[in-house]
Amino acid sequence: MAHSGEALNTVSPAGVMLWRKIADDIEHAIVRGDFATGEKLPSEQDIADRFGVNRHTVRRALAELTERGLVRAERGSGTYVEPARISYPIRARTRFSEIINASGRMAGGRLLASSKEPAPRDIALRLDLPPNAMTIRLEILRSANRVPISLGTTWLPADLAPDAAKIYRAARSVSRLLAHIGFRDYKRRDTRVSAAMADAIHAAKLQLTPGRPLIVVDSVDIASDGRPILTSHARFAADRVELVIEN
Amino acid sequence: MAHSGEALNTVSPAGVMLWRKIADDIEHAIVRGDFATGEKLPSEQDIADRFGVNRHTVRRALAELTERGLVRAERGSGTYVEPARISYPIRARTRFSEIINASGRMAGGRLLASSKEPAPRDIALRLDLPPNAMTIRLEILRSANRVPISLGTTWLPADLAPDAAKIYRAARSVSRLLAHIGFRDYKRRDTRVSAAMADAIHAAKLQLTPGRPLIVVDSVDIASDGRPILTSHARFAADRVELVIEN
DNA sequence: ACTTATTTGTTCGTATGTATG
DNA sequence: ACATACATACGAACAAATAAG
Repeated sequence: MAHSGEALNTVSPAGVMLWRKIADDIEHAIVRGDFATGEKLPSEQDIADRFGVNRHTVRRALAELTERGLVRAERGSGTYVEPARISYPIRARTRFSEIINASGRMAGGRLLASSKEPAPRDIALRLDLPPNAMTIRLEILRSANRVPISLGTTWLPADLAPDAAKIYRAARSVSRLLAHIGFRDYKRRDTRVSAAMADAIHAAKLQLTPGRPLIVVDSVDIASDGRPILTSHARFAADRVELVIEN
Repeated sequence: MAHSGEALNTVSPAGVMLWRKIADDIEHAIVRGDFATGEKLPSEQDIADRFGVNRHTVRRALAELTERGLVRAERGSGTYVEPARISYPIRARTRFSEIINASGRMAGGRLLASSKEPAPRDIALRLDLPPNAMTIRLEILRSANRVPISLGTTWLPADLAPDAAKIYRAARSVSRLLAHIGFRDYKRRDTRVSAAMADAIHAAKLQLTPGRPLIVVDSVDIASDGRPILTSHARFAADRVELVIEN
């Protein structure tokens, strides 16, 4: 609550969509920095009074901003400014650590589990392996500035790196793991994106409320000779990330 | 229930992850066509008996397939094979009708609402317009084979096509609308992807259960000279579509 | 309208094997 | 060697929704 006062005190000129004007003004106040991340907005009634409108109109405006992820309303408490979502570009060279570091945050990766096991049907297909070929499976929780971002399972052919888990633990990054076993210029072949709701287990690991939306990303990475060397199935907290595809 | 019988009757060889073997076998039976889309699988107890395992083990396998969207369980009724998700490629030339038609389905688009209004803050930014410049807003429900796929709002600068709604109604496609006003080779500049839950209103329009996941796609299209001519905010039913990004 | 059987969902308990310290 | 924790798998019972008569 650094400031307060006139932040939202703008006159409403035009004659179209009152709630939109108000939404725009609140958004402007937020991006301008009048309200810090996590800070509580004035109450709906306060805002309504300042604009000289009914509280319903303010609620319509806040609903717009809520849907766009700028604010979050807590019943009985207030409306809070949400942290800006991290832009996560999907490119041929997509590496978590680089992306997070480039955004000025600290990338983290924690190996939750690992195993050596025969490839499930779909994974064998993706990696272009014979059915039941052995793979290394790594389950990794990734974070930015200690905030969980994604929960992913990564598979790679076992013959490429039988001790992948150990290497990962030392390297603390999949790209460094791959570099260590000789793949320095691997690249993304394709990325498939869907969405799901967080169940209790995923929510706990990602420090989310169950039911919050997840972006589900399935990807295949290939070596320079085109051979698939890695595939992953990851769930991103949609509240904290947005994928960006540039053409 | 065209078939039945031996479809799931496979022996379990290896000694690793029983439920995974079963999941793989069921998946195989589905992709092989032993069970048609919408068809009911045998009951959990039936499957358990055939494999000679506990029902919990079958449930673990079905949970895997449920999460991957291959089947859907209905309490008291049964477990059903889900329709395959439509692959929706995100490329420089991304046009809904072409994509759906190329998949062998019939593309549909219904204009739910339209208006001429000053651009909201974020839309003005995307279209590189001065604040409050007039835009045409089109709200469109798109479908494939009569099944709702996405619910989107499209904005374009009003000076480009003051009668965009009328043209759309005749052309029944945004790409044909743009072609009609002289933009034949527009292309996608960027695409931002997030996720959300369907609220009651969106769910009703998309014929979904409220709470189901949506893929939220924000995009900007540019003319050949690089000028933004169209931006859209669309929600895709994640149960019915997956986005594909190829590199 | 009511009953009964079927089917998925949930919660106990038990046993076993495998890591971890 | 031992204790602890964890995941897999089995078993039994019951709740809740659905379908059938």
